[in-house]
Amino acid sequence: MRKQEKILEATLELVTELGFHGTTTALIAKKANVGSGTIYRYYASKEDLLNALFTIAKDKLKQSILANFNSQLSSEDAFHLLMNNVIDFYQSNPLWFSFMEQYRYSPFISTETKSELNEVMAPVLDLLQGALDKGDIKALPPKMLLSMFHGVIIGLIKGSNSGFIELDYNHRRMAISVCWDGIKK
Amino acid sequence: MRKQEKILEATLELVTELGFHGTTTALIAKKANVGSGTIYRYYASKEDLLNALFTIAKDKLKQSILANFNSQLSSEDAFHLLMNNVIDFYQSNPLWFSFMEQYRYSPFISTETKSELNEVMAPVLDLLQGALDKGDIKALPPKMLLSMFHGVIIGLIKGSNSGFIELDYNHRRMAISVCWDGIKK
Amino acid sequence: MRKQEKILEATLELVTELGFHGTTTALIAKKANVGSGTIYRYYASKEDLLNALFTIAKDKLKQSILANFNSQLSSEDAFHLLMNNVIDFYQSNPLWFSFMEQYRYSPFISTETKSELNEVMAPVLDLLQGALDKGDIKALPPKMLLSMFHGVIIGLIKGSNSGFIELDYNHRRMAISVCWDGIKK
Amino acid sequence: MRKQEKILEATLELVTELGFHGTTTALIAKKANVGSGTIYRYYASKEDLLNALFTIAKDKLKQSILANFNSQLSSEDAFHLLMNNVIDFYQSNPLWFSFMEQYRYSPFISTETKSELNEVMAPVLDLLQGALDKGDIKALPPKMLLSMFHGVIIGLIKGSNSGFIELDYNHRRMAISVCWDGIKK
DNA sequence: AATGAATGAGCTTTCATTCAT
DNA sequence: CATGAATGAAAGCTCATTCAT
Repeated sequence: MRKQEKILEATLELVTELGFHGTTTALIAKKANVGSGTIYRYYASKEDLLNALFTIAKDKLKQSILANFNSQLSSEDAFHLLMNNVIDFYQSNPLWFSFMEQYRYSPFISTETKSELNEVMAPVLDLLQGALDKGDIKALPPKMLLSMFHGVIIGLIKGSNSGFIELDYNHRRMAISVCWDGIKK
Repeated sequence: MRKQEKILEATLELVTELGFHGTTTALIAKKANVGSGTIYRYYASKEDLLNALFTIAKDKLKQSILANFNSQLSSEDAFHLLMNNVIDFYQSNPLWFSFMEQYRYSPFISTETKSELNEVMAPVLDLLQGALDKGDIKALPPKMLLSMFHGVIIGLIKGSNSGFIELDYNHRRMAISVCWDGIKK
Repeated sequence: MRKQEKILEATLELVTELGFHGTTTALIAKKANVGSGTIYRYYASKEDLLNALFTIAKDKLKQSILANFNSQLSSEDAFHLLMNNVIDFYQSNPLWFSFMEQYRYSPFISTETKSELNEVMAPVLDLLQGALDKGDIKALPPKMLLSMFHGVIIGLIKGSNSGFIELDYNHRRMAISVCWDGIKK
Repeated sequence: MRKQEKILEATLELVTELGFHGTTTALIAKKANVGSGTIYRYYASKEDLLNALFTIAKDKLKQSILANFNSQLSSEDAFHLLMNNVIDFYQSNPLWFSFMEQYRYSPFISTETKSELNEVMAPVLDLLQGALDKGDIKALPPKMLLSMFHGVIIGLIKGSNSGFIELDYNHRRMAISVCWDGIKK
C-alpha cells in the first residue's frame, strides 16, 4: 500500500477516535508506519491533510448518492432512493460520517472547503426542483427542503450511532416516508 | 459587570469565532479585561468553564422551549409552538447555537454533561408521545421522530446562518407544517 | 491566640508535610484562619516568614541545649548531657527538626540566616575546647569534632524517623558513648 | 557531545546552584544549548530527569565506595578504606554531593528512588556486621552505627564545603580514627 | 488592622513543522 | 524519497504579592 494511502487511513481512524485536536501528526505517522516528516512530502500541513481527506469523503458520498438512479423513476421513488443512498453511505461508513461531522464543526478548517458541502447534496436539490416543476410536491423553497432533509439524515444517523434509536431498513423506509408525506401534494 | 459574567461572555464569543481549541485562556482573559489567573478563581479549568457555559445554554433553551405553552392546545398547535420556540431561540441567539453545536462535537468535553442534551428536547418527546396516544399522528417511534425533527431544526438554522436559505416567520411556519404533515394521520 | 502565632504554627506544620515549595501562602492563610494578605502585615515575604520561623527554631534549640548544665560536671558527663539535650530536642520536636532540615537544603533561603546555624552548637564547641585544654580528649581540631558530632545527631534522628533504627534512651546513651570513646584520651 | 549528556550536565550544575525548584526546564535547555522540547525526548518529565540523574549519582558512588577493597584487609583497615572512599567521592564531586543532598530532602521526588539510598551504603553495613561477628568491635547495633557514620561523613563534607573546617588527607585520617576508636574493642 | 479578589509573570509540557542525514 | 531528532512558540495553569474595601 502506498504511503500516502496509509497516512490518509491512519488519519481517518485517529480523527474518529480522538478528534481533530487529539490527532497529532506523531500519532498519524506512528499508525501509518511512516516517519513524521513523510506526511509533509504529501501535504503542506496538517490542515491540508485534513482538507484532502474531507475532499475524498465528499467524493465518495457523491458517488454513492446516485447509485441505482435512473431518470425514469417517479419523484417519490427517486426521493426514496436518494435519501436511502445517503443514509446507507453514512451507516456503512461510520468513520467517514464521524470525520465529516467533526470537519463541519471545526474552525480549524478553511471555509472554502467547507462550503463545498452543499454541492454534494446537489442531486437531491435537483430532484426536489424537478418534482416541484412537475407539480408533484407543494410549492416550497427547495433549498429549505434540502436543509431540512439533510438535517433529518444527520439526526437519524446520530440517533442511531448513539444508541438512542434503532435504524434498520424498515425504520429508514418509515422515516423517508414521513419526509415525503410532508411535501407531497 | 461582575468578572465572572465577563469571562462567560468573552468565552461564548470566542468559541463561536475560534472554536474550543482556538479559544485560549489568554484570549478569554484579554477579551474579558481580566487577569488570566482570575478565570481560575471561578472555574477549576478551561474544561470546567466550558461545561458551565453549556449548562447555562441548556437552561436558557429549556426555559425558552415551553414559552406560551398550555396543555389545552391541540397536538398540532402544540407541535408548532414547541418547534417554533426552539427555532426562535436558536435564531435569536446565534452565539449560543454555535456554542452548543461546537460543544456536541468536542471530544474535549466530559460525556456526562453531553448526555444531558436529550433532556432539553424532552418536552417535544412528551408531546409526540401524547399525540401518538391520542391517535393524532401515525404509529411511528417517537424517539425516531424526535431525532428527525431535531435534525430539521439544526439543518434550518445552519442553512439560515450560512446564507444558504432564508428563514423568516413564514418559512418557519412552512417548514414546521411539512414536519406535521409528514406525521399527521 | 494572636494571628502572627497562628501563621507561624500553620507554616511549620505545612512545611513539614508539604515542603517549602508545596507550602503556598494560600494554604498557610487557610490553615491559620487568616486572610492571605494578613501574612504580609507581619512578614515582608514568604521567604521572610520562613527565615523568622527558622530563627525561632534556632532559639528553641539554643535554650534546650543547656538544660541541666552546670560547670561542675566532668567533661564526659557534660558531653553526654549536651549531646542528649540536642537529640532530645529533635526527637521531642519532630516538626521543628523536619523544618530545620528542609531549611538547610533550601537555596530558597538567604545564606545569612543559614550561616547562623553553627552558633547554635556553640556550647558543644566550647565544651570540646575546654576538654581539650584540660587534656581530657585527644588533640583534634574542635570544629572538626563539632561537624562530626552534629552529623552523628542528624544521622541518628533521620534513621529513627525513617524507621531504619530504634533510638530509645539506651541507644542514645550507647551512641554518645561511642562518640566519647572516639575522642577520649 | 550527545544532547542527553548535555542535559544531564546542565541539570546537575543548575540544581547545585539554584535547587530543584529554581532549576527550571527553560534554564536547563538554555544551559544545555538545546530546545526545551528536547528534554522531553529523553525524559518524560522534569521529575523523571531528576530521578535519572540521582540514579547516575548513586551508581557512581556505588562504584567508588569499593575502590581498592579486598577481603584480606583487617576490619580497621577496611573501615578506613570504605570511609575514605565515600569522603573522597563526595569531596572530589561536590556537584554530585550537593545534588544528592538536595534530592534527599525534596518532597518533589518519588519515595521509591529515595529509599534506594540505604543500599548505597550497604558495603559499610556489611563491614560493620562482619567486624561485629569477628569480635573486632563492641556489641552495638550495626544499623545505628551506619546512621552515625553516614552522618559523620555528611557533617564533615558540609563543614568543609562551607569553609567551617579544613578536610585534607590528614584530617580525614584523624576523623576516621575517631570513629574507629569509638567502636573498637 | 484585616481581608481575599485580582493579578500576571513564570512554570511545565505539547506538538506542528523543519532539516541534516 | 524517507526519516525522526530537534525545535520553540504557545498552551493551560499556579501562586506570591498587591490593594480597594
